[in-house]
Amino acid sequence: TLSWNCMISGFGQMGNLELARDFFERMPRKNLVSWNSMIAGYEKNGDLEQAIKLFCHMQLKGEKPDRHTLSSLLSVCTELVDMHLGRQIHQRVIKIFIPDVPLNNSLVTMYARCGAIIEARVIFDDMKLQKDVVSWNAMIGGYASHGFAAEALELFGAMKRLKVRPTYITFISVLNACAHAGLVEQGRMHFKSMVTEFGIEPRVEHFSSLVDLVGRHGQVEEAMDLINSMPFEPD
RNA sequence: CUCUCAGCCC
Repeated sequence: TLSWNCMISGFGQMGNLELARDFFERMPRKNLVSWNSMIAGYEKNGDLEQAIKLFCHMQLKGEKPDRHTLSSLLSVCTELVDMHLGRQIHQRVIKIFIPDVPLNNSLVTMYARCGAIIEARVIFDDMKLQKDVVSWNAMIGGYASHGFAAEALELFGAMKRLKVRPTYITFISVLNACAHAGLVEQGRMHFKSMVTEFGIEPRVEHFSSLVDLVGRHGQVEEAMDLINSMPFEPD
């Protein structure tokens, strides 16, 4: 069963769902990991309906979803922006589990993506000291993508005060927030601090945010200089 | 053996 499961998750990650499903169907004895691997494979490759179908199917077979199952399902809800299903999964998380950080992070992401930014924040705050950098990124990204630049930047400040080290993903959201709000000066500052203070290599996403920001605010020459200074081809 | 955060277009 162990090696069958490896096959399923391996082919699932490669995107070969037909083959993964083939192994899944043929294996003599499935366990919870088999179901989880197959569901995760569908979710990762965007076959969200199949993921939900299999989730229902496993329960009919008497399998009890665990944190891996529910994590995949929350990702499905996030991608579908389906808060109705998301709430149902949330209820099952509450019923089944002792607090789990990745699962709470998924809940934050799901609610944020569905526009329920307050709900996301409640989960986030309830995590207290358990919050990790992913939790911060999820919440900051949620604010940023809904145009709440002030909240995103305030949270970013709080994060740094608590000595949580930002990642390149944090800065993608921070720069997007600045771009959204037209905060040219702050955007430049954060970009610089990303490199000098945190030693993070700027990626194409960072450059495009900053180019967008300064370019839209009349600093066309600076935008061109930025493009020319990029270590990769412009988009 | 499963694994959470940005990354379609606008």
